[in-house]
Amino acid sequence: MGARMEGEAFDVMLAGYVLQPQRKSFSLEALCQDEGMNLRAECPAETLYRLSLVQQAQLKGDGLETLYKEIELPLAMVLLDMEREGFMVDDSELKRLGETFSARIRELTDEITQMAGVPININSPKQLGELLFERMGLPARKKTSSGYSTSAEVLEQIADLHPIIPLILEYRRYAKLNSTYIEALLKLQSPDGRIHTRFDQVSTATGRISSLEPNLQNIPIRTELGKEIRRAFSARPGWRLVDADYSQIELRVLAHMSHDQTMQEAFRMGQDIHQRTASEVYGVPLDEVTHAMRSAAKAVNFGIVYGISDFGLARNIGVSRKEAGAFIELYLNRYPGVRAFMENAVKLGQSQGYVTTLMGRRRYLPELKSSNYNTRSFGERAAMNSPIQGTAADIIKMAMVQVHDALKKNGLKARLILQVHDELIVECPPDEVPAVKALLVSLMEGVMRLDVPLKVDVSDGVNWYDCK
DNA sequence: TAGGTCACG
DNA sequence: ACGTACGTGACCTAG
Repeated sequence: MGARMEGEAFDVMLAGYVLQPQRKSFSLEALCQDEGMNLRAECPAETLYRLSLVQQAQLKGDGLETLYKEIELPLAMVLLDMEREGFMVDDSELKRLGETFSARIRELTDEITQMAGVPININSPKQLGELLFERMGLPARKKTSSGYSTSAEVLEQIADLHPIIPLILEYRRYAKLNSTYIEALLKLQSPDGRIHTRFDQVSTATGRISSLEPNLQNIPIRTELGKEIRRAFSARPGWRLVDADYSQIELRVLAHMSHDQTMQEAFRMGQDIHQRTASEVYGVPLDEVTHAMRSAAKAVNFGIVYGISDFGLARNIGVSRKEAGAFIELYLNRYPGVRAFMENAVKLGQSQGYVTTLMGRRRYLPELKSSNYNTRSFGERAAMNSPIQGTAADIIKMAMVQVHDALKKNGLKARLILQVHDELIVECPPDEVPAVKALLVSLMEGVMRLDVPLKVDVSDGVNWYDCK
């Protein structure tokens, strides 16, 4: 036995993730297999120790020691504390909402059944497709591998053709909310009245964390109806929630990494980035940007972060592929640094086999070498998106470690309870709210010095809905 | 278990 | 001519 305790933690799963974030399994067996280590020949402790030595050398060789040691390892303890804290859920509020949702679902089921003429399972895309596109003869706009698509996108296109369509769309909205956010959350509430999600630190290719059982990173907010769910996520009696979110973090990261002078100027001047983009692309002064122009520019900004394609943008904003392509071209001419960044990301991905974030986090992209157009295109978009999404993840992870530490050191009762990619939620006594807000803003904004300022918006309330 | 669908950033 | 916007997790049905 050569293993010795040195009083220092080493986590082979986290090291494995930093070395190869896209791998499917982080079991000891899988990690060892990659290193050509023989599991059966040694006892588990010695296996771990030998694996850790190999990984330490690789971390050093790949310049990933800081990412592993200063970010991922300390973050694990922060996430553990957050899981243990949990988020208080008002089950009577959930049940009240559930009653109104269920009542509406029953009404819609009756109306839809009546119009259909026969009872069908509305939850079955197969049955729904047969009803709409065969028996009722409505036009099928899209196919899936198994039949007709009945997605909301498709149904919205034919909503005017038959009164059953809007009812199905409404049914889907209520059914989703009820099954995923009322019934499932009630089942997962612990005896302490709180929901304890689990954070998965090794599940994404980009460096983000994920949340599961339940996923608290996808609680509805985009529609008024869905947003009601957030009223049930509350602070404990007498306490408050403080919510801090990074404003436009991915575009700020892009402005920094691309060195684009125009985009940087927009952020330094505190401008509305979508308005500025519209002004650039349409060639009009800022104050002459219309709502429609800003809206289109916003879609292009999103598209850029996702790894733009004329096809994707066209589909998203409903213009022709040609028009979308012209729009993108105009955008890249106005933001030449962004064009160079995107081209360089793909080139680097091809030559190195991976792309990196500001902290050196890697994403390997074997797809870039594929002879299949779709696979290769996917690799190109990922090459453009991963450095941006991953750097934003690096930034909030560092902020989380600092916030967790600062709350403890300042003797506050405040506790970090949730992270939603660009947002942190803290629960605290009311008298701590001002201090907690100041601490969150200063640590989150100051965690990394970029060529553009990082901006954080904070709010507080007795529940998540009121934090706006 | 896979596919379709839909919730979030 | 081709055809996908990036990253996740959960619920439901069907085989």
